Amino acid sequence: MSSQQVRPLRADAQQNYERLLAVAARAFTREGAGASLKTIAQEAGVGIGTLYRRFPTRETLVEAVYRNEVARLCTAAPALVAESPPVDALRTWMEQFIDFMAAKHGMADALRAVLVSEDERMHTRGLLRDALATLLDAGVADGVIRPGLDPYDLLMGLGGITLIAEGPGQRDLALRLVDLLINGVRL
Amino acid sequence: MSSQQVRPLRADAQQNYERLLAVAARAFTREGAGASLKTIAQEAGVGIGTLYRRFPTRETLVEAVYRNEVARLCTAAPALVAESPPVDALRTWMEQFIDFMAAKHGMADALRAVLVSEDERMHTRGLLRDALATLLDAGVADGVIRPGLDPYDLLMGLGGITLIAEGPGQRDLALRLVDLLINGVRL
DNA sequence: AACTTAACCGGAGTCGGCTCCGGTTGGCAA
DNA sequence: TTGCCAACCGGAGCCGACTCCGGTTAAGTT
Repeated sequence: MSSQQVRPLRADAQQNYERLLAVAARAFTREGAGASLKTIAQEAGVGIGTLYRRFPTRETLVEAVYRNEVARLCTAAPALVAESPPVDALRTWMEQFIDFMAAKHGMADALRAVLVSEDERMHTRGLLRDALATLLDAGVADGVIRPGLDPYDLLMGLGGITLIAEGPGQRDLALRLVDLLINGVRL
Repeated sequence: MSSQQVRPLRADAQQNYERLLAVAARAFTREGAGASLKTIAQEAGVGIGTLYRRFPTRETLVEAVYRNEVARLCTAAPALVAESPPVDALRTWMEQFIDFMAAKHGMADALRAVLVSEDERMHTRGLLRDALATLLDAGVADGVIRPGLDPYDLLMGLGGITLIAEGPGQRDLALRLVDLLINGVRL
C-alpha cells in the first residue's frame, strides 16, 4: 500500500550518509546527544541542509546511530529466557536497557521520539516490543506473569522510567521503579 | 542554614513579575507551553532580560503559572481518602493528575524539571509528595498497600507515565500504566 | 560522446533561546 | 529634600535549530 520506494542512494549520497553517521557517533559519545548538528555536518564535510534531508530531526539521527546496539540488546532476550527464570530474565533485560540508556547521556528525548512516533520507519520500537513479548510470554507460560498484557504497555512503562530517572545518580531509583513495574505484571 | 533572604521585591519589579505571570498564563493556554518567551516578554511590556532574571528557565515559568492549580489538586487528597477506599482514592487522584497534565499541552518538560530538580524552591514537588504520602498511608493502614514504600518513588513513577503518555490519544495508555503501578504497590 | 533529468548539495536566512552588561531608578538614610 | 546605591531594566548579540531554493551532478538513454 504505502510507497516503499527504496531506490538505492546515489553513490555520493551514500558516502555522505555514512560519514554523517560515523561523525555523529563520535560527537554523541564525546558531548552527549545534544551535540551541535551544524558542527557534525561540518566535520562530515557536508552542508547542514544535507544532514537535515537525511535526518529530519535530531532524534532520527540519534536513533540511526544507536540502532545496532539496541538491536543487539533485543536479540539477547531469548538467551536470557533460556538461562533464567522468567521474572529474573525480565528484570535483567530491563536493567540492561536502563544502563544502556543512561550510558548515552541525553538520549532520553530520542527515546521518547522512538517510542511515541507513529512512524513505522522507527523500526527500533518493533524490536523492543518483540523482546519484551518474548520475556512476557515465558512468564505467562510459567504461570508467574499475568496473561493478556500488551508488551507495548510494558515498553512504554519502561520508557517512562527511563525518561524520569535518566540522570546520573538515579540508577537506584530506576531499578526500584522497575521492581514496581514487574510487581505490577506478576500474578 | 541557607540564605533565605526574601527581601520583598521592589514595587516595579513586583508589577513586572505579576504581569509576566498573567501574560504567560494566557500564552500557554493559547499556544501550549512552547510559546515564545520573547513574545511573552514583549506582551508584558518588559525586556527579555527581565523575564529571564525572574524565571531562569522556561520550566520555572511554567511551574509558577500552574503552581496554584497543582496545589489545589494536592490539597484534595485528604478528601479523597475520606470518601473512598484507599486504592480507589489513589487511582482517582492519579487519574486527575494525568488529566491535568494532559490539559496543559507540552507541560511534560516542565514536569520533568520540577520532579528531577535538586532545587527546593520547586516547592511543588513537596506538595505532590505529601499528597501521595497521604494516599499511601491510608492504604497501608487498611492493609491493602505494601508498607515501606517511599512516596517519592511513586511520584517519580507517575511522572514517568505522564512523560511517556502525555500525547492526545494516550489517555487510555496512561491509565493502564497507572493500573500497573498501583498493582505494583498493592499487597 | 552528448544529452537529460531526477536526485542531490549546501549555505544563506529566519527564528527563538539565552547571556551579559551599561544605563536607570525605587526607596532608604541623613 | 537630597544623595546614594543596591536592585532592577532592557535589548544587542551570540548561538544553535531548522527551512528553502537555486545551482550541481550521477547515472541512465540514445
